[in-house]
Amino acid sequence: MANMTDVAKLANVSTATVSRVIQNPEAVKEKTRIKVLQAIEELNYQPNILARYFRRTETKTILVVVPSIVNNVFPQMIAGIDLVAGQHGYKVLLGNTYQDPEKAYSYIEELKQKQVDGMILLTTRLDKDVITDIAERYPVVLTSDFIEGLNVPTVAIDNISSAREAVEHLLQLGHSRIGMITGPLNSLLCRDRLKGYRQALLANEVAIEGVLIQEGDHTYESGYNQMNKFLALEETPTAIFAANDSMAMGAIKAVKDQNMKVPEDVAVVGFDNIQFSKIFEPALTTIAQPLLGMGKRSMELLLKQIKGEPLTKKQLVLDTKLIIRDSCGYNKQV
Amino acid sequence: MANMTDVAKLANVSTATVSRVIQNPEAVKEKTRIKVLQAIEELNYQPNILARYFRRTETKTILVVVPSIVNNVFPQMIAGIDLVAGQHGYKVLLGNTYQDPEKAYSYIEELKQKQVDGMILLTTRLDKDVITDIAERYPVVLTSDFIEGLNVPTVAIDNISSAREAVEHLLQLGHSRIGMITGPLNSLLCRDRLKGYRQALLANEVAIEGVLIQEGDHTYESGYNQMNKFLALEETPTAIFAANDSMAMGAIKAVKDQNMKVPEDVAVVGFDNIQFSKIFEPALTTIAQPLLGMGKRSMELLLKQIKGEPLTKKQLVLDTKLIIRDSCGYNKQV
DNA sequence: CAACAAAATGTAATCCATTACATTTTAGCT
DNA sequence: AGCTAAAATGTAATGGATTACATTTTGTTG
Repeated sequence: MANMTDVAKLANVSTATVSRVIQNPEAVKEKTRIKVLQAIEELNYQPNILARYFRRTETKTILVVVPSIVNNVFPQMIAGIDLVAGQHGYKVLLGNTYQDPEKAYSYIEELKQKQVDGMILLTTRLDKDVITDIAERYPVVLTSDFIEGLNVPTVAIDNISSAREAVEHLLQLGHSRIGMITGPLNSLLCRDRLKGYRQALLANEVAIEGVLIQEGDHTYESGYNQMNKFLALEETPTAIFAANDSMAMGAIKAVKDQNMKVPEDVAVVGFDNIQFSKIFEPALTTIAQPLLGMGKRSMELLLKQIKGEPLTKKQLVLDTKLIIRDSCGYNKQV
Repeated sequence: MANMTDVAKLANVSTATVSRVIQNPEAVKEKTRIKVLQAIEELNYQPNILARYFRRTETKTILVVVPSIVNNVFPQMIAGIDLVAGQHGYKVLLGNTYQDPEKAYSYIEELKQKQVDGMILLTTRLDKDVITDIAERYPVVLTSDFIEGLNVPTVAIDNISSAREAVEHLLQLGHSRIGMITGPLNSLLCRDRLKGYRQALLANEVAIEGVLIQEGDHTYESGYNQMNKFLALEETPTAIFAANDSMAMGAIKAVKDQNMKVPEDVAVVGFDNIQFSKIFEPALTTIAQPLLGMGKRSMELLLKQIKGEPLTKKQLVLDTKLIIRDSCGYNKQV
């Protein structure tokens, strides 16, 4: 394989000129440029990218750390990231953590070792101090999952107000006994959705009952199980807010299995607007996150950091949207 | 940042020895090794991975080329790839093509430029000759999508016999008027599934009618639309084989919208066993592909090539499994 | 045409780990 | 002790693009 020196010799110029033709063609006189280009053509020369990376200490690669790629929301965010990354000549390295913090830390090493130019965290089971430290020294963006009181560049939605909107929708439909199936409460994101639920009830002077709050783990099965707990209550809730769509579907399934109907007997609102939520029957009323957009914004924020541009806004909060379908009976009431 | 020379000086050895301590510790006397390790510790030395990559012309990175990451099957395959890759110290670069062959070709460049050590293609809208050529010169694995008569390392399922099994299941349940909704027929994979459908009918002496074969595009909507065509026929089919689960769901929806029932009025079998196929109502009878396993095998096959080991088996065909659920009435008939 | 600024090009150091080959040390044995 | 083979370590070249700085060429203007 020909190298730059070979090209330089053939074109009768210095390697510096060859390099310039490649990196910054305007800096070279047209006559010379053509000469060099011909030599490149003739030798079928391709720059050694690895040498360039080494010399530049830059890899044009960013790392996306994600708990699991087999998931309904992450692939869409990754698609958004990839889209913007590609437009700017960056490649995307996949960092699956399999929920293991150790794994996540190992990815941070890659960042420290400059194997990647930046990192987007789509999750955070990481120590607060570690993240703060890393984010100060390297380009990092936190997406979706917030960490309280952290001054790290972040792209997220307002989980509190989104959840509040979902619950208020149920309240407006006349429900007052509303159960919630939360996600794992060790995550701030899930606590926020719970907080939104509480705020909605408080604002409407509806009492909050502990028995109407059950913690799930984001799976369909947990939705099913928690719903069964609700249905076993003496006074069952007439509406449910599930912290994600999978649990909402599980909950609906539980209702159906009791020969009851959704939305007639129990109304259900989900969260995420996963692809299947509109196919599911009844089609799910849910909160849509701008997943693709979050991915895009994250990458844009990361690029700014990589380029050393000042960040005017470190924390980006994107709008969500309540998608009204059939699972809470809105269409029938109107 | 300290480099290897600094460590060598501090430990009073040569850089060669430091390098050996890192790469091949057994080759260094214990006393020396400890000395070097202490120096590394003291200087907080981290090897410059980029320099290593450059020197070794190897990046410990592989590329997965995929038409879209927002999809029901690819993420699982990628997870399998990632799993094995991680176990062997390899990283996974994501190559989303957005269905654009141009994009795919650009990823091949990365392989040629040695930016990655190998490539797994989860799709192939690529020229046959190009793939053959590339596969001869670099480590490449084709997964899922076959190309006819190609001697490239491949991991796949037997789409023909799997489809045949699905259709035979319907035949055994007493159906003889069976429609098929295919995927895009410019893909061999989809033609194979159609071929399996034909074989099953022929083997059971059921006439093949052109009007009972409709081409969809893998989407839920196309399943819905093609099913409506079937339902508009004078003699409607009593069973449908859809080439993937999304179309199967769309087809079922169309049946329901006509106030008919699945499986009572029309039985439906899908293909893929996506996550939602068991949540969907009726739960989908479908062919399960070992997606994770295919990913794993692909990576293993790629690793062998990277290591230069001889490939005893170039073409791997993994078993599929018919998952019987509720959409074709098997459970009721028995 | 001289003089000078600007544009173009060249020189050579640099990034840093790896490794073929050379040299030294160690260990085992007579 | 002396010898040899094996083990351990060292020397120095290598990979190839980039770029600060130096030098040459070109173009402009009085």
